[in-house]
Amino acid sequence: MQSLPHPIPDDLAELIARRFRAIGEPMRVRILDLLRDGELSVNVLAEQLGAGQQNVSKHLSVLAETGIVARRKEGNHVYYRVVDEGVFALCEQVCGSLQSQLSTLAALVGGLPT
Amino acid sequence: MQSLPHPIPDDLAELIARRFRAIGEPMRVRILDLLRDGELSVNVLAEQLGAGQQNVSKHLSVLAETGIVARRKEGNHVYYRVVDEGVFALCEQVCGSLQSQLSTLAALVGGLPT
DNA sequence: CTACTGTACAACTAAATCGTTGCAGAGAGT
DNA sequence: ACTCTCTGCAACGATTTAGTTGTACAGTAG
Repeated sequence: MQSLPHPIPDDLAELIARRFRAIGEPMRVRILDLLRDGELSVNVLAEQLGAGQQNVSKHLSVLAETGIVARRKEGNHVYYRVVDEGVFALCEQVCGSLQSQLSTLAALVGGLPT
Repeated sequence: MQSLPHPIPDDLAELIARRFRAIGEPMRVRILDLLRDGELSVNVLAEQLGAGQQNVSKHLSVLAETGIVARRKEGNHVYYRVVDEGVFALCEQVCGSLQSQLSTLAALVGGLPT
């Protein structure tokens, strides 16, 4: 079913970690969220994020190098889109974990002895 | 279906990024892999990883703070186990993405024009 | 051709992070 | 009580990374 070899070879661990690190940045998470509806140009992204163009461009480079997004140049603008749809599944999975953690905590607070 | 609000609030982006960053480290990926079969003590982990005990302990702290693993103390040893089984799903998802990337590249190489 | 817009690259500063070293505390055995 | 093992905390140096600033290049408009 799952093809993960069991002592994970170091190279694979490195690859996996690299991908997680690519998403492990608030700005990049927000970029991916904005790209959920479709491709956007750098300046629109920067505007919506309230961040500098160069900064956004750099983050997009990181995501592009990892193969999560792709660029398409048209005239004066460059449009980025998500090519690895799996990232959305990742985010939802993480949100699920966060929610169960929170509900566990909530249950603890609710069930406090006097 | 998916409960992600659409402009993601900054706080949530921060939380999601934090979790990804927690797994975005080769050593921690390997630790999680070793913990797949069940709980292990710090010294056993350090031994299997070929890393220093303090180093492993620190990485375990990061994973514990994020709520991915939990500690259980028994006598002289401390055993760690994975409490958020979702991380395995995350890793498999990432591996799937890596594989499709590789196969795409392989297809490109194979389809090279003379 | 010149001016303007949109984007990426390079250099710099500041901050976060990894790994190591040294030390302190807890538990088990003699 | 003394010692040994296992573990976590604090501090240090070295590497990495984020964000800003300046600049260069491509495409568009006048």
